[in-house]
Amino acid sequence: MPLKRVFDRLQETEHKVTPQRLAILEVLAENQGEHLSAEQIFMMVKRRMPNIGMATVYRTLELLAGVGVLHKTSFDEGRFRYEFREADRHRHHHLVCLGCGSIAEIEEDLLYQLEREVERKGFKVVDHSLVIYGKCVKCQS
Amino acid sequence: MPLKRVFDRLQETEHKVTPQRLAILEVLAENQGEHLSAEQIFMMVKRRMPNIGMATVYRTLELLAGVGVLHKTSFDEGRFRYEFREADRHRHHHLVCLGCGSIAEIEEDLLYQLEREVERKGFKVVDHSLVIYGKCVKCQS
DNA sequence: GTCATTGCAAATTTTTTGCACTGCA
DNA sequence: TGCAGTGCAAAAAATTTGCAATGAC
Repeated sequence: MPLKRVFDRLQETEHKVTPQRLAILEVLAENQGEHLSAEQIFMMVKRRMPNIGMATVYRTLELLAGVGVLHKTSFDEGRFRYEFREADRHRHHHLVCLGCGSIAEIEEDLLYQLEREVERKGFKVVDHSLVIYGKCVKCQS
Repeated sequence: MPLKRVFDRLQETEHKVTPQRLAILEVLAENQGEHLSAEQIFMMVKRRMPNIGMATVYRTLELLAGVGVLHKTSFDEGRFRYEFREADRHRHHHLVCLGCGSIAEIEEDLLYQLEREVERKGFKVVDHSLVIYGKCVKCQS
């Protein structure tokens, strides 16, 4: 999602684009595909804005997730990771390597059939999260 | 997984079946399909064994997950939930209701195609976790 | 006796909250 | 001036760890 669209979304929901929010969004934008944790985001933002507080980072991430700009996902490590949400589609899937902990993405969806099945049973699907655990190419030696 | 098989698994891995571990396993067995959190398990075990400590519960759950008896899953609520692992197959999928928080299970797998695709790219699949978020039948009014 | 396991309390880690303060509309 | 937003410090929630005591073989 381009930052411009994020600003619009914040306006729509009556929130301001403050320097702190902007800095956090920039860090996220510069690290697309990195699946950063709040702690990582905090440290990176702190470099360009040394006075920012951890609470602001958490509040901002919560806000951005709340208005649909970010995804907040747990990869079963006891902490959340954040990334931009695709505008219209469901979130993509993740490959988590049990060896090195790397997180890759896959774009294939292929869950239509399964979701059709679920909806047929009366569950209204909003989103999904698929995490595949295994060994990445490097860790298979 | 029948408890008998769990005991075998503990023996194989050189761990004892202590009264505490047994009590925790019983609670889990009596609440199949409930996706209990550590806190919930602790409270239920405490009823039949008032002296048990929270740390023992956490250590036991960690142990059982480590030897493959339990699944430790995050449903993005900031805490883990535990359930028995199916013997051979991957874990089943979950439907989390964004209205009431209920967690249902679905047995369909239907991820073979996607996993084949992933493996074709060199990632060795060990397990997966699919959580579908939406509205359950009750919460759609 | 040995050694895995336990209970307790303290510590850690992650996230949230209270509150006074700031700064733009 | 009003009020959303912020920084800081304290609190809360979830989990882990240190350590002395226990108890099964």
